[in-house]
Amino acid sequence: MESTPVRVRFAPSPTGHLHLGNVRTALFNWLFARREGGTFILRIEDTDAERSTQASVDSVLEDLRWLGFDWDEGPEAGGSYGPYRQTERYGLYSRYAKQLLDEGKAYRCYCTQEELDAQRQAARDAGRPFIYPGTCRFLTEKERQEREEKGIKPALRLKVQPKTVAFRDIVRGPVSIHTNAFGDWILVRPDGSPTYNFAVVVDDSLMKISHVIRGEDHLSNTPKQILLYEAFGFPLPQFAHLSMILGPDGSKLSKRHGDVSVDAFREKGFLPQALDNGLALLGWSDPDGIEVFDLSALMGRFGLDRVNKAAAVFDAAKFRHLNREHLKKMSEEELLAVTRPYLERASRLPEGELNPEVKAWALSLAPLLRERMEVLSDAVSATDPLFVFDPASMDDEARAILAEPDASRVIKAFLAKAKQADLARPGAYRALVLEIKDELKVKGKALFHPIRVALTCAASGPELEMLVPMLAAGARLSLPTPILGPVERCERIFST
RNA sequence: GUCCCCAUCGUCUAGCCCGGCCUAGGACACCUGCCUUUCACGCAGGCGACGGGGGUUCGAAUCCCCCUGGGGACGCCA
Repeated sequence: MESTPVRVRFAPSPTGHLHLGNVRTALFNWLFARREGGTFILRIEDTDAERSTQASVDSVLEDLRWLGFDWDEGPEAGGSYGPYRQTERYGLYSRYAKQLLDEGKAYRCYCTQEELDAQRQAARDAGRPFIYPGTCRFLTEKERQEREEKGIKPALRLKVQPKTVAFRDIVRGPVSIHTNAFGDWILVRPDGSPTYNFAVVVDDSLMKISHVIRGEDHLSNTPKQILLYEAFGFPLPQFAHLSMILGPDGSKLSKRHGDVSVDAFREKGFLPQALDNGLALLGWSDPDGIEVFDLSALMGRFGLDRVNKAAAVFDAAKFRHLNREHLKKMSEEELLAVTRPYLERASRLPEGELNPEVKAWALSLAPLLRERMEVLSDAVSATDPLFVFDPASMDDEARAILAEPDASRVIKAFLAKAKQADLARPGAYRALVLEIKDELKVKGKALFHPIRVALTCAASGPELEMLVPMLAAGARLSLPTPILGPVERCERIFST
């Protein structure tokens, strides 16, 4: 429409870790800002003194950065509409509160929380919705004075006229709600702190927010806020309410569905680009049906016009699949970099700078990893065939293979030749097996199965032509968990 | 309970705004087959949906109404 510059904001409350629902909101805001060449603002809504912590602020910033979102204005970025923490904006709120009071658009309410709780309970028992009856709205000056003298600290309420508030939501279309669904709501608490709906409007207006993109759980707050915009004479932003992300049981995604914090997903080994990708697909779809994107590709295609109205159920399997897709696109170096923390923790790679031999060997693990990982933590099980060798825990299938008629002949022959050869050399293993085939006249399963079991204690696993060189080369390295070479493995099998 | 929002395969969705091209397309998951010394990967197939009822129309997944179902909000939380 007009040429108002696009300014959007993500406004988390720092009361814990960022969770997937919030992240989706952050993502859509960020994508929209970047796509439109607008400004992305981060604002910390820390008015809940009880639950807000600095540690949480830090983790939120860290999570956002990890996910690839940068903010143009906000904590650590500055900007000319600050401060960007609500607790630092209290002066602003009281100024605007006073304005409403002076203009007669708001009034002091002396009802105590206990009184209101009782009324709320009574209404509930009667099966009626509780709406503040406006008790204090028509207090005479004398009555007011009495309460002041009793030392009752008043809250500030907005005078709300009965009417229908209608607006057009970018994703939902026309929405209308009657004001008697909420009545005269509280702007400022007796202790002088602003309520959410009040602070949001003041902040969004002062920060010149053009599009308010947030979760659908805020849809019913919107009319309250619109009334305030009107009371102040502030221009209305455009609203876009994103549908909820649901858990498998169909209710709003929350801790009840397990740990859904970004943190937990990072820990499990999800890549930020996969998380961004999956979240984008929860409610948005590409016009050409493309499903695998990194952040910048997403940015090039995103639009609010293709956001779905229906709620979406979070499906971890789809996220794992996307993670795999992103893993497949990584170079050996990148793969090593992202899996290293997991391999180090499992004592499979040394910490710190890797010497050239170890580094080269670690890079050679890439094909093995790429083929057997969905999430980064799978790097450990993917490298089990290299690091774990335990004849005692062999399963029945493997034992049966060793009991085959030709098994020990084959292994014996393999062992003899392996001692003479350098199995770390590409092709050496293959040549060696071919020789055995000719000499012993054993082929196929009778040939390969015993060798596999002797080398890995398992009936199935990675291709031996790929595995054996890794084993042989790895055995020469000094690793936190030493690798047993092919020869040693065969010898162990015989000694058990 | 009241108000608001929503409703296509098990899940994410395309299609819906501008009815016919839809015997409803894709992806994930699942199943089968192929590839392979095995597993995994990969490849090829398969299973599988317009919640119900009324309209409107020559024609409805698409438009309207009702019902049902689901979700959200009803806080001096954000």
